[in-house]
Amino acid sequence: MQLDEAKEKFIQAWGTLGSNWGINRTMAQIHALLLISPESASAEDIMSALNISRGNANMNIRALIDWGLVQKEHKPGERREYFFAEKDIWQVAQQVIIERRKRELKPILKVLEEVQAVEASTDDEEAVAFKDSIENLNNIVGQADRFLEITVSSERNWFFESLFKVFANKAKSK
Amino acid sequence: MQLDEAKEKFIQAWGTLGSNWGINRTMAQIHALLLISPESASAEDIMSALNISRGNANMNIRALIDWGLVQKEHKPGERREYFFAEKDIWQVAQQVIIERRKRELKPILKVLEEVQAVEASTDDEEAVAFKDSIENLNNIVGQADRFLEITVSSERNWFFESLFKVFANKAKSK
DNA sequence: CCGAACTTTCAATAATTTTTGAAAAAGCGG
DNA sequence: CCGCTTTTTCAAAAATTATTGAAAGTTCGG
Repeated sequence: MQLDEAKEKFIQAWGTLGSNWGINRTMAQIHALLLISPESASAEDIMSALNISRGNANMNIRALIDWGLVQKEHKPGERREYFFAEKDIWQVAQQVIIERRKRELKPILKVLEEVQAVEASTDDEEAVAFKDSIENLNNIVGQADRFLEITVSSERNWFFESLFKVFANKAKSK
Repeated sequence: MQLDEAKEKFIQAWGTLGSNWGINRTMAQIHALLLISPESASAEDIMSALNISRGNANMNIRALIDWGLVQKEHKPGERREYFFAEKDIWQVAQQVIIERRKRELKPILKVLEEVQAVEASTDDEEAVAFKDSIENLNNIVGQADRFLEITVSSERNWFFESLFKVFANKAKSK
C-alpha cells in the first residue's frame, strides 16, 4: 500500500469511528489528519487535505481545541495559526474520558439522583419498583464513573500494570 | 416529584444520553421505558407511551432485540408480542460492550493493521513517522480491546472486587 | 382456506445535523 | 487610523437520519 492511500484510509476509518460514537465525522477526520501529521497544519492545509470549506474547518478545529485534543501554535514571522494534535494516544484517551464524564456521565448521574427522590409510600408497588431500578442503575453508573476517575488520574504505566495483575489473576482462576 | 414525572424525566435523559453516543434517541427511549416497566409491554403500549408511530416502534424494538437488550415474550392466549428489557444493568453493559467491540473496535483494529502494511524504506521519514503513529494507536486500542474482553468474560463481583484492589493500591500509593 | 389480528416493510416526508460561503470582525504592521 | 491578512460567525442550503402511515406480509384459530 502507498503512503497516501494508507493515510486516506486511516482518516476515513477514524471519521467513521467518530460518527458511530456521536462525534461529527469531519471533526474526527481533522483529528486523524493532525494525528498523523508530523508538522502542524494551517486551516488552509486542512481545508485542502479534506476538501472542506473554511467555515467547516474553523468550527471543527475549535471543537477539537475545546475537547483538549488539538492546540494552536504561531510560527515566528507568520500571521496564520497552525494546529497540531496531542500525539500520545493515552493522553488523547484521558482527555476524551474527562470530557465525556463531564458532558454526559455527570448529567445522567444528576438525573438519576433527582428521579430517585420520587414520592413513594411503601405500599405503592410501582413506585417502589421504579426506585429499585433507578438505584440499581445509579450504582453501576456511579461505579463506572469512579473507575474512570481513577483511570484519568493514573499514569499510563501504573494503570496498565495494575490491570495486568487483574488479568493474570483472571487467567489463573480459569 | 410524582412518579409519572420522574419516569418521563428518566426516559428523556436516557434518550439524550443515547443520542450523544450515536444511538437513535427513540431506541434509547424505548429501552428506558422497558427498563423501568415491571411488566412487559406490547408495541401498542410503547407507541402510546412515547407517542411514536407503529413503524418507528417496530424498527427500534427490532434494533434493541438485535443488540440483545430486549427480548420478546408471548402471553398465553394472546396473539400480540410483549417486550421486556434485561434489567440487570451489568448485563446490559456487557451486551453493549460485546456489540460495540464487534461493530466498531474490531473494524478499526483491522484498518490499523492494514495501513501498517504501508511500504516504507527506512529513509522515508514521513512514512516511518506514519507507521510509528499507527503502531502507537494500535497498541492502545488493542489494550483497550483486551481489557473489554476480560470485562465481558467476568462475573460482576469478580470484576469489581479486582478493580477494588486496584483502587485500594492506588489510594495507598498517593 | 378464510378472515381477523397483528407485524413488517418502505417510499414519502419531516426533522435534525452538517456544510457552505459570504460578510463581519479581529489582528497587525506601518 | 488604514489596508491587508486571517479568523469567526451565521443564515441559507445540502446532506443525512429518523419518522410516518398505508400497504403488504404473516400467523393462526376455526
